[in-house]
Amino acid sequence: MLVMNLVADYAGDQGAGSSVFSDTDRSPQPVSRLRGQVSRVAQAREHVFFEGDKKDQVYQVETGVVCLYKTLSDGRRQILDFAYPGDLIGLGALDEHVYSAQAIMLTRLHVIPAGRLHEMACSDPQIGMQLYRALSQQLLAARDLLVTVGQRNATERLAALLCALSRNNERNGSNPLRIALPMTRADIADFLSLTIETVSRTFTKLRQAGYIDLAQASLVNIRDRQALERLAAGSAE
Amino acid sequence: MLVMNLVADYAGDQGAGSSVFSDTDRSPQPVSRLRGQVSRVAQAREHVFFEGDKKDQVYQVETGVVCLYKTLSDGRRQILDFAYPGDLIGLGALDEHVYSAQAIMLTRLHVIPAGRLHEMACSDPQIGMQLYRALSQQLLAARDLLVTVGQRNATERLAALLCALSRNNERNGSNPLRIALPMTRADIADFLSLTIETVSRTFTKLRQAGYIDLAQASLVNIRDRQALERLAAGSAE
DNA sequence: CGAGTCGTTGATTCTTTTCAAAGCCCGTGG
DNA sequence: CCACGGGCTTTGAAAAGAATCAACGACTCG
Repeated sequence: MLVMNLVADYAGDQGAGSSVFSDTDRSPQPVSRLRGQVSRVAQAREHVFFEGDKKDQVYQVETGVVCLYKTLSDGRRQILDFAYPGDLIGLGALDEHVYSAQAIMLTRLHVIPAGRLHEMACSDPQIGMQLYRALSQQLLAARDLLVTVGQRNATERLAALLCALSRNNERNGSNPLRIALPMTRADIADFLSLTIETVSRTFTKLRQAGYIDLAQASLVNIRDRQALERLAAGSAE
Repeated sequence: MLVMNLVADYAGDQGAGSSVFSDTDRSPQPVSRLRGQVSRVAQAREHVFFEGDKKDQVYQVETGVVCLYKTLSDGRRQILDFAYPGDLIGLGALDEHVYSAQAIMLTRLHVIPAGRLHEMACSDPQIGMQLYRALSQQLLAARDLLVTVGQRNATERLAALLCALSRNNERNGSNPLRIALPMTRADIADFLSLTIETVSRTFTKLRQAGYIDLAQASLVNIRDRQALERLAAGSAE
């Protein structure tokens, strides 16, 4: 799923829409019938599209990770979400992209022509419903992130991110205690609305508290998941 | 529309989904065919539903204003949006409400049975499409608010809110320079992720700068709209 | 008229940002 | 193979913005 269900545990939801990683085969590919044969590869840091671009295609991440973001005129950037394998990018009713999408590592994408998507959605209510579910999932994620950014402090935000990634690993069949961070500190900062320095300091703080372990900057071992979850939930520091 | 397109000017969008106020008659009611005959009245501060409630109905605001919010376990509250006449409340794929909805003034709502909505969406792609558009509009609004809360300072946030309300007035046929604020300072604070005091101080600041005029606490006259828009856009204080 | 809620203002504190510098990792090239 | 360079990360010290604590004022409703 788009990375963030930062708040509640939506573990119980039906894996609707774009929420199932495509590299697990325990669930049907939601939009398999929508995929064109066409694939596209984006290098690390290469853009898939920019805000304002004409929306001719939407994409589904096959492998890799894509970050979705908006910028203010003076350059401030807010990352809206990270799209992992299986996630749909570019959904929405407008004919222009309303955010930019940049691969943060080597990424392979399925390309879905927007026109064809629209046709199929109109003719086949099943498809329409799947898109609706995917969109509603993304809305949920956006609002969860809003709560996190709006109401939680730095420690709680980072804890929430780690918990979300851990949960995604779990769902994905990976080790929930071993979190890979393909994104840089700057990406994390712009996602959680903090600075690079605060993110770094907060990692250090969590490490010193014994909650995590940083093998490398991009590889987190969770040592006390409950503590992280308590932090993320916001019950005292 | 749900109040917030805090960032860009989506003035050019097609008034999709729930975005047209129902008390203007210059546009067709998007979901007119969905409305049950049933109406419901909510008193000021009365809840329409709570997060976690079974979703039997969705609602469309007829008159009044409803605030949608989530809370953390310790009571911190993030308002996700304010729903104005015409807006649909409770859309989404899950069968439980994922946020709480509280009327902030005397409000009349159309009640739409969730089951029937689902049926109609499946049988009639037109309806499905309208719901899709409404949802995508809400996603846009949520992400815009995220950018605002995540990247802007107090002054910019409040300016963005006033600009958004002004734009809505414009679309609605009301005076875009005369902004009614049905919500309290606490509501504004929880919407913009500030404290009551900061909101109040920021109003004062905007007033002293000559950008606005506060006839009453709940009635803003905009005196320099360009200045507000510049602030909201984030081009220097 | 009084109680209570809501809004404003002031003083202080605190978290995070900003500014600055050093360390680390990794790939490149000598 | 190791030195060098550059980007990313970490850490420290100072500054700033918003939160907190506190009190007062205004408006509303019994």
